Amino acid sequence: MGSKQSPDSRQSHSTRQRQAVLHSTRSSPLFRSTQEIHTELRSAGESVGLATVYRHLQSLAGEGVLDTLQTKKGELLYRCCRSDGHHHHLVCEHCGRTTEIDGEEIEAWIEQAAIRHGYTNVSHTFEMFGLCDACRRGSAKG
Amino acid sequence: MGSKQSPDSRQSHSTRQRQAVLHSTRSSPLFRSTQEIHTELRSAGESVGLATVYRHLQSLAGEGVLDTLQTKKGELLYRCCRSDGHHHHLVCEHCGRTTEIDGEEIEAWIEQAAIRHGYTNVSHTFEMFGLCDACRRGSAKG
DNA sequence: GTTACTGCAAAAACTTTGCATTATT
DNA sequence: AATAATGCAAAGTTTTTGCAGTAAC
Repeated sequence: MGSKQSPDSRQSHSTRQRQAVLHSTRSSPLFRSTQEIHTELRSAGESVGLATVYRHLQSLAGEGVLDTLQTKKGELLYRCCRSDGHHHHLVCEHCGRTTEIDGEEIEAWIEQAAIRHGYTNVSHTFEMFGLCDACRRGSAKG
Repeated sequence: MGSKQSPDSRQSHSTRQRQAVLHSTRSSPLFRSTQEIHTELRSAGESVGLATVYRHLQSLAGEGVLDTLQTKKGELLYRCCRSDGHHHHLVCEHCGRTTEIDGEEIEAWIEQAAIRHGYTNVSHTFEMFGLCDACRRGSAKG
């Protein structure tokens, strides 16, 4: 179970653009959209095409080099992977800071629930959003 | 905690179009996209504009009348609510059938995890995808 | 009669694709 | 030199918006 086929990762040459994209994701602890990363690269003086950024982010995510996160509105965001195993994110909606959460308990729960309902080959999406401690203190609430 | 402000739900008049949209979501056990629902309505002879379907689905979801589900690729799907409380979905990727899962355990786990990391006002996204029993039997696997 | 909804079509936002050019191995 | 990546711009998708007309209360 769970044998991952090698994703179709073209884009394996080590080009300046690929390095730039990778470096950009490593330079920020936040998950960011393709467009944001592209803008950042341009601002930093890197000349990279938007399509190229799209291609590399997809490729890198497919290879497991980057983590992806889907916002509630459906945007796909990218960030460098911090850990190997399967994990989830606790994202501060105010500052964007992310805490990785080991999902063992949840995985077990999911497995149970799936079996109980006769499902197999189960995958899932799971993200948590909230207000981190620092932001709670900083931003007074009405 | 968790006091929901009333969403800005305009579209409160009971019009033929609103009824049609609502009826359509009730006529199918599956989560469907706005475009799919619009197409279905048109096929059924209902004259409804696409923008109107978008507006009503958003409105109804905001009011809690419809459930939403986000696919892995970011599409937002709608279906009539089956239960009041907070719950999650186990979606068959083959036939689209959905099983609602009470999320009490998971809610508790999330609460714990959030507190442990100093987060407050936590919300989450969580969906499970798999192959249901019927489809597993039906579709032979390589 | 007033207010809100509808539909169209235009616009907006985002992502993918074709192809000639350029860089990498 | 051969092969793959790049960049641009065009095309493809999906969702939102403006506004005149229409329906609901």
